[in-house]
Amino acid sequence: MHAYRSHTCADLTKAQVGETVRLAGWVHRVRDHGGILFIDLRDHYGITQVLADPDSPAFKEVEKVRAEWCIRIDGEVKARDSALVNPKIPTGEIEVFVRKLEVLGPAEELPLQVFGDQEYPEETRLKYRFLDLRREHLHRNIMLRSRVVKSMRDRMWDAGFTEFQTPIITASSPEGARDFLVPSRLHPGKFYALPQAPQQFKQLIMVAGFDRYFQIAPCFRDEDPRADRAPTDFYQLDMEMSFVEQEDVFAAIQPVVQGVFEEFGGGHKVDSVWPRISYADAALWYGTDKPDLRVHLKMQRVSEHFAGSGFKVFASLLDHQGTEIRAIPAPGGGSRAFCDRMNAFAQSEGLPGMGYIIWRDGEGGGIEAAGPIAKNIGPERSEAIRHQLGLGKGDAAFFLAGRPSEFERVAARARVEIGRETGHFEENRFAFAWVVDFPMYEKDPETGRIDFSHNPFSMPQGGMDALKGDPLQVLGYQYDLACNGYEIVSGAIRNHRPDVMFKAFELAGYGRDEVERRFGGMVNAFRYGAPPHGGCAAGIDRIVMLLADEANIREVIMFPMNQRAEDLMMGAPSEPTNTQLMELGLRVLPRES
RNA sequence: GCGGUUGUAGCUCAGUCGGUUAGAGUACCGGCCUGUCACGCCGGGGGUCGCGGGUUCGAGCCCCGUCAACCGCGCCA
Repeated sequence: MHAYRSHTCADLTKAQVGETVRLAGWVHRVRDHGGILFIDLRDHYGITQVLADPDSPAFKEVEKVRAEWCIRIDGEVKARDSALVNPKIPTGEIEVFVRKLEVLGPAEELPLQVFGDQEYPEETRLKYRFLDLRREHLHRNIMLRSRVVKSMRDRMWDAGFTEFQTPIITASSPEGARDFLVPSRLHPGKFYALPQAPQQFKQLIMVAGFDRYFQIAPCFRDEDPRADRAPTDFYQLDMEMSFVEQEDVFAAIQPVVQGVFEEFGGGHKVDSVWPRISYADAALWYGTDKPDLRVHLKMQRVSEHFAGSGFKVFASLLDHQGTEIRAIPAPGGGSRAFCDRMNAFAQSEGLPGMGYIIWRDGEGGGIEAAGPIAKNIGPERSEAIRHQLGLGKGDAAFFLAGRPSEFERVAARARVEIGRETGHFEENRFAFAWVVDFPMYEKDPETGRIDFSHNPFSMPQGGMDALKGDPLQVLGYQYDLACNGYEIVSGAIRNHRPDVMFKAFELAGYGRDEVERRFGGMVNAFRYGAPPHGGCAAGIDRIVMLLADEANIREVIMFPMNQRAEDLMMGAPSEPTNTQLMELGLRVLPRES
């Protein structure tokens, strides 16, 4: 017989009754009745009840085992009486009478219990991740992730893409986030960087003629984390294609993403028509470039109704350049308590407030606009607003005023909150949209400098000609896929023309020399017959997060960092030894305090 | 870097208006129990109330500072 097991803890059924079997696993639960003792034995596959009584030669040893000891037992499969069957587990019709016990790994008192669904502080869970991973919830999430990755890989191969690995230790690409640097021993004083994405490599793969590439790629960024953003490293389904336009990339990636959501989405509705929304419209309607389209409400501009009105706060605001008034309609939100709650929400997010109008029964059966704003602007303007927003009795509208860049973030969250609370929200749906036509450049409001707003490697719409006009009007062939309020795919048609690229960088204030120095490898390659190409990358962690219905990305990562980018289990980061520093020619400066 | 929330037994939490020896569940140790599947019953050990200072006759509770964790902002092409 095998040294550790003849079956897994999910294998045994009535068919094996009478057989002598060997099982190995963890002690999930002990129920000691004195004269008879039950253990739920658990492994990756399932749970089997094993038992012993004084007739067993192993009884005295079995009495000593505790939760989460790793053990091996030999015993006899017995059928349970019909009254004793446990319908909750697949092996519930049988049990194993223990005749021999070997303790493979005893356990000390546990910092967190594997049994049950007690919640534990994240610090404990991260330090003892190996225990947390034994628990059903995380175990299931990680298995889901594994299957999602396999499904993506299969779908990409089936679509004619081939998988290549690109370097992990490489050159810094200072255009994006902060790099993780790796000191070079052979070249003291010089550093490698970990790639923020395989961006330049995948473009070089296209220049090299491989046509359709993909990779399940780790990406490294030294930025502060968020609930939906892991610090240090995360995984993307990275892909690139030659001889394509934007719609070709969409047509290639949609079946993969949609297919994965259909396969693992737990029966939730998965949109099959993905609208294209311009960046400008997304900002106007939703206040964000990753809208949650499960909420149908759209913001609208209502500035004209306030210009010259009696509501001086808004009217005078409009005198300043770049300001406007937006309204979020709230059908069915016409209660004072609700409106005050939403206003308090806006204030808690740092805005002065979010004014509102409520429409209710008026005298003589008409509709009357209520609230301080309605009083100040008068019934005609209120009525015009109501018409524009298509609202009626029992409805409300919320108003945000100022520079859009300053209120849109809060407006976006308020829109979702209002939609949820008023029932204009579809639960159990994955709602997708391509956000397209991102501006290539933006102006820093403080310095007035023009810089890239997103990916500098994107092809500007209109090519070289477009770059000769106003930079702020130039749009890029660049796109994000939004799903339920998360950005899950991002990509672009690349700029494969060195002349156009130099011009594009010039507009952002980067000279030819600097471009050569920073991106010389790629630019040089474009001089030797670069094909038009484009692609995208899908965030695997976020996709699994959505599929597992988790709000925190750490719930779908096997060994995540904490909020301060520390690995509490492995003790990273840690101090190097003096020998290591010597070899690298480095000295650590004391921290200023 | 900034803001919010939290911090009491190994773990999850309660702790009233500032008032006697800081409690419960669970885990752990001991005893009893032959059909449980969150087994049950009895007993026991276990506390720097995050840390430091202050107010007070008296602080887990009030005040100041500080540390840590999480969430958000900045940041993230």
